[in-house]
Amino acid sequence: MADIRLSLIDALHGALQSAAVELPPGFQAGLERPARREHGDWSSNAALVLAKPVGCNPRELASQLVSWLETNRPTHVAEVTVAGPGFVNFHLADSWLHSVITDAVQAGADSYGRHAFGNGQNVIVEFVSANPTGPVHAGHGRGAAYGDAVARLLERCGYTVNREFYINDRGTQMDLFGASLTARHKGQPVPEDGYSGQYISDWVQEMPANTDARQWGCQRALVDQKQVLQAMSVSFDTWFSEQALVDSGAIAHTLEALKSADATYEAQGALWLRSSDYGDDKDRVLIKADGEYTYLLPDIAYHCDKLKRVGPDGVLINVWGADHHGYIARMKAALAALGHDPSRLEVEVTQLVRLERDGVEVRIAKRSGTIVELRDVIDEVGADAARFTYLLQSMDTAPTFDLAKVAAQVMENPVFYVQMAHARLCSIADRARAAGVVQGGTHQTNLGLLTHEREHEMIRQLALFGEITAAAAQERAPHRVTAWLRDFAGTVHGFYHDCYVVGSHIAPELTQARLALVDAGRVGLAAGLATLGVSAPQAM
RNA sequence: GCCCACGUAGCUCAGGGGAAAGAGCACUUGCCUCCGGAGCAAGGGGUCGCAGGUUCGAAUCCUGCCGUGGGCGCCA
Repeated sequence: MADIRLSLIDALHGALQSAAVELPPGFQAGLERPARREHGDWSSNAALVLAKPVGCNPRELASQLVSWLETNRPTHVAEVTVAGPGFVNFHLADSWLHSVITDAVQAGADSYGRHAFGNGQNVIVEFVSANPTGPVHAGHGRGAAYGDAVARLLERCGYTVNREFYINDRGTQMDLFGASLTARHKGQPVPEDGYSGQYISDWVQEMPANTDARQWGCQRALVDQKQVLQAMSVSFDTWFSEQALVDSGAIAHTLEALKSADATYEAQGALWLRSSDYGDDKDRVLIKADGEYTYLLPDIAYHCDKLKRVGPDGVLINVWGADHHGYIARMKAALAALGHDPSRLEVEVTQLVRLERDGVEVRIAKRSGTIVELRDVIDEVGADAARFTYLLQSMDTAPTFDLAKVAAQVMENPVFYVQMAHARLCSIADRARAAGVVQGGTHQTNLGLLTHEREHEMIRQLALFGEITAAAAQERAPHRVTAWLRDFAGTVHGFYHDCYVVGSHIAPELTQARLALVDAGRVGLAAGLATLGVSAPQAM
């Protein structure tokens, strides 16, 4: 699929050369989409940017560029104009619109919007990593939807992705969890700071009498977590056990490496990491005075292990909640102290979801009784709506979901609007088949019959998809796809409303052309939904 | 006090150096002989938190302030 932008940029550079403009070092002609239709399909600010260094009037320079471009038009360019303070605007011909349809139909939903720039680079995306001390809650759902969508986007852009879940199956929290199960099993009150949720009482009923409560509880929690995540179509390639890492001797190994890098010291009976030498606010304890590891030490060993597994050219992406933000500096400091390039660890921080029920905040407290389980959210609104809703907005915003409203507003959820657009296009194709229409290939179809403004809008919107997937992957921002889907679904509904495809009053050639557009639209919607992990139903 | 994110329409949010500020919901008003009305169209509604600065150009970048959320453990 030829990228129209590349040919336009080439043409711009050609025009600049012919105008004998000396380009500042590193100059790249900028190309953007104008907000207004009359400003064409693509617009360049090159004349505005260069006017000052070159020392000439921006409009004059733009005129020079335009006159060259008008006599040397790249493929699909119908007209080049000067506008405003000195923009160079490209207006594309209908032939370009037709190529958009052909590209989409030929690619199909699996391949459409794919890119190769990932170049097979290894990426480990670690997300959720909820403690195995209970069910995943509604807050984890956002990280689950986000991490999986980022992974899907990276895959679509040519990266080799591994989804990983880190299991904190040892340490203080696990001891407390085990003690809580044991106490509840004997009908005793749970220890102070123990776990007291309803699920503890429920699980204890299944627990055999003479078993290691800690270990049994961990397995019980993992089974529960996997099941719920699976219900949301989130699955992991690797479930990485902290206990297994500790058992392998990796901690001692990491400790030795830190010591020989002179990155540790002893004070007040504890062993400290000189993290402040590597950009952290203060030094951090690795081994407490009582001899126990802090959370940090195994986690450093874990990240070293991940770096080894991802290979020298690979990168790590961690999805952390905002409550772990303060942790980034010390982890990067530790990696730097060990001689790793800290930029190989990328931490995506997601702001925390706030939950309300009828306007009253519900705290998601780990050990208190008021847990809103992810399972309940999925049961209430369905996996598709849950995922789409979690990905509706940027991870930098802290959304408030009112559970009562989420349940009540299912029909208003944008996911249905988007899925409905897909189902409608499918129903048109079904209807055509039922009416005995035999669809020809796009190359034998006269796409020039697509002259309705609705049709053109839909094609232009579809043409953005490739840029959207690339940007969404690079910015780790799946909500860009969500936003595009809503916009595109809007143009599809408009087309559906105004442009009948099958019927006695529609010329057979027009039916053919519109069916091609219908196919292209289905590809775009299905591909977009696929990158979010949301289904594209044929009928609703 | 320090660190991070956010503050855009009544509400939920896109946009994140370019030309006249965008969507959904809500509200008002039209549109079903016709591919699914879970739809389409039109309308009202904005000092883009405040104040400076950088720039040919700022909602967008920088600084300060105000407000909101999160963090600042020998918890994880």
